[in-house]
Parts: sequence; structure tokens; C-alpha cells
Amino acid sequence: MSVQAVDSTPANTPRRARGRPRKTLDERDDGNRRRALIAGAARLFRQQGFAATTTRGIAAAVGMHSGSPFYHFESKEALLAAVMLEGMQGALQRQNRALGALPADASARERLQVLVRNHFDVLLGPDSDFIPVMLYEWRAISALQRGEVNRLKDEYEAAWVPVLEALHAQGSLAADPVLARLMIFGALNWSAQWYMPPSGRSAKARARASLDELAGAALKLFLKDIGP
Amino acid sequence: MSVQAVDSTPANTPRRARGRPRKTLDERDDGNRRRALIAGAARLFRQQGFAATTTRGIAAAVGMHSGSPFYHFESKEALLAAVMLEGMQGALQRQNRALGALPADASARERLQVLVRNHFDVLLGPDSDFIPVMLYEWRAISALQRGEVNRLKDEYEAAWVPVLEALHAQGSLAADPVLARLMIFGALNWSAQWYMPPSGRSAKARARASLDELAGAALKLFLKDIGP
DNA sequence: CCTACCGATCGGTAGG
DNA sequence: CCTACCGATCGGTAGG
Repeated sequence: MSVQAVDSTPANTPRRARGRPRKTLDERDDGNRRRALIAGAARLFRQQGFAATTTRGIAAAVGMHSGSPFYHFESKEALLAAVMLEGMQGALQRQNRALGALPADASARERLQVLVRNHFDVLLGPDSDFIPVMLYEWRAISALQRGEVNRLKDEYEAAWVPVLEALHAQGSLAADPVLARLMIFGALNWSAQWYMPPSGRSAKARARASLDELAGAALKLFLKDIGP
Repeated sequence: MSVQAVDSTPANTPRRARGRPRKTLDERDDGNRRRALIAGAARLFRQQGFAATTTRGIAAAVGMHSGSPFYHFESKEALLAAVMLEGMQGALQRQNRALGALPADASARERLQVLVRNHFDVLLGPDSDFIPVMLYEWRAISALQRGEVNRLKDEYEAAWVPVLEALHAQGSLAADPVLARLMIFGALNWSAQWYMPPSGRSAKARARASLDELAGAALKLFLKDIGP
């Protein structure tokens, strides 16, 4: 314990240029701080909205000082765009994985079931701040950044198109597939406004349901040939 | 043209105490200025979001100076609450009128058709800034104000409950009526994010449909016994 | 990534 | 409802 004092540096040649204790090695540099900023920002943006969230608040949430987020991101808006891009990339990965696990001869209804269930997971499951932020803070990013996010969103939605068209062709989905897709996404996305996980305690007990139950109810609502 | 110079007032006894031209009689006092503020605020809140809208911007939109909105409203938040209350009162009136025009023996499906069509009108028709603001700026008002708005919202939604339960009982609606109501409102409310009226010019041509078409597609999507 | 700071903006108020 | 203004906050930066 006291041995270390032997090789202490003279006071006029300090090892550390500035007064703060240095972070341990695995907290330093990396992209970890950047990722922490994105995750913290996602949570605050979702809770308070983009405009009502301060960059100071984000910094504090990840243990930084007020100016430090700007070392990692050009602007508050760039941080929002990163949240959206990260969210869409993750959602797309999970969707591709879920579809890939399906047998090649899976029916259109089975495919829709997987798409809907995965979408609820993306919206309401663990680490689900990103997509709600994307959905509800659309106005706050520039047209350029919107374009990037849109490309991913189009790819995400493209997987739904053949499924809905097949269901329409076989009579399981009566509405025009384009309008049906818009309304189905509405029905699902809106859940971010009212859903509370079964573990939470709240007055709105009726709104508590597992994600499996939600997906089941959605399919019953949209498809003709599913009974009660 | 030049005759009017005869009865001009001497410069040292000005008729007007302050330098600005006085408003004409029917623009003065009344609750008209208050209503103008609510309508202007609704439009800006919808376009830019509550937090990103400045009270100065609202004042300018209705031809006032920066401090004047605070003569009519205690705070920016109170103005938002007024927008929401005004919107819900109007929506409720229109819904009651639409239901009242129905024959007493109207079927559950006819009732749902009227409710859905009216809801699209409230969301997307003329003067439709209020309800989208209410839907998307929920977080920004205090719990107290939320309570007032919630009472109207509950009354609005209460009209849907027996209709959906009847449809469920007769097998037209397979899903649990409570979850069905939440998802149906989601499908409809989401249209505020993508719908553009048929008159507008834009790349998203597919999204253009009349409100009648939207209501028709919605019923086809939700009800079992409606064919293509 | 911290320190110290700036310039602009914003909600709100006094006083008429 | 205007004029003039304040106090606080906020995004962002320089310089290390």
C-alpha cells in the first residue's frame, strides 16, 4: 500500500496535465462513449422529445460534462440522426434474422405473424427507444438525414409488401395492400403510445398484454380467416 | 383625394395615444383574438412541434407583438392546453352530430362506418390541426391539464365501445374489443403522418386518397364480412 | 474529453 | 394589446 509512494513524481512535474481522475482503460476512447451517448440520447429523446431535451442533459446521463458530446457529434441534430440510423439498422437486422429462421415454404400468414411479432419487439421490447424516437421526431432532422433513414425504412417495409399482396390475392386481406400496409403500421406503431409491459404497475391494467398477445390480436384484426 | 387634408388634426393634439394604427372595430377585443391565437398556435404546433414553436412565432402569425399572447394566456403551455381542449370539444360535437343523423335502427357496421369517416374528417379534413397536436404533444401538458383533456377523450372513445362489442359478438370483429379499439385508433391516427389531400402535388401519389376511400379501406381491413 | 465561455434565443413581465 | 426589458437556458466553440 505505502510502497508506491517511493516512485511518486515531484509536484512540479505532474503526470496528469489536468485535475480529473483518468477513466480506467476499458472506459476510455473506443466507440463505447459514442454508443453510450446514442443510447442515452435515445432514452431522453423518447421520454421528453427532441426539442425539450438538452445536450447538457444527455451529457449528464452518460457522465460527461456539458461540452463533451460535441467531441463525438457535430450537433444535437447529428446525434438524433445517429439514434435513428442505429435504430433502423438494428430493426432491419432483427427482421431479416426473424424471416431467415422461417422455413422456405412458410405461408404468407406465417410470414406476417413473424413480421408483426418482430415489429412489436422492436417497438416495445428491450432497447426499444430508438424506433419510437424515429417515428415521433421525424420533423426534427434535415432532409438530407431523412433520406438516409428513409432508405433503411423503405427496405424494412419492402419485406412486408409481397406478404400483404399474397394475402390480398388469396382473400385473407380485403383492403388495398398499399393502404392496408399504412394502416397496419399505424395500428402497430401507435402501441408505443399506450403499451406498458406486464411487469409495470399502472391504472391502465387493460392495456397490459404480452407482445405475443398483441401480435395475436393484430392478426385477428387484420386477417379474414382467423376466428375468435 | 386631396380634400381630406381639410379636417386633419393638429400635430400637437394627436387622436391616438400611441403610434400604431388602431384595429378596425370588429377586429378589436372580442374573443376573436383569443380564437385567432388558438388557431395560429395549432397550426404552428402541428408543423413544428410544441417545443420548437416560439410564442413570438405564434404572435407574428396572428399579427401581434411578442408579449401580447401573454395578455390572453398565462403561459405557452396554457395555450397548448387550449388548443387541445378546443380540438376535443369540436371533435366530440361532430361525432355526436354524425351519430345523431343516423336512424335509430342503424346496424353496428353502419355506426362504425360513420365513426371512422368522421374521425378521418377530424384528423385530416378542414381545420384539422387541433387533434393531431393533441395526439402528438401529449407529453407537453401538465398532469392537471391532461386530466381535463382526458375526460373529453374518454367520452369520445366511449361511443366506440358498444359498437365494437356488438361487432365482436356478431363475429364481424375477431380480436378482443379493447385491443381492437386501441389498434383501430392507431391505424386511423397514424394517417396524420402520411396522408396528403388529393389536391396536393407530391411524389407519394399512392398515399393520396379521398377520406371516403380511407374509411372504406379501414372497414375492409377490420371487419370480417366485407369482401373486396 | 474538460474548462470556461459566448451569443442568441426564449418565455415571461411591468407598466402603460 | 404594445414597448422595453430581464433572467435563464441552450447549442456550440476555443484551447488545451
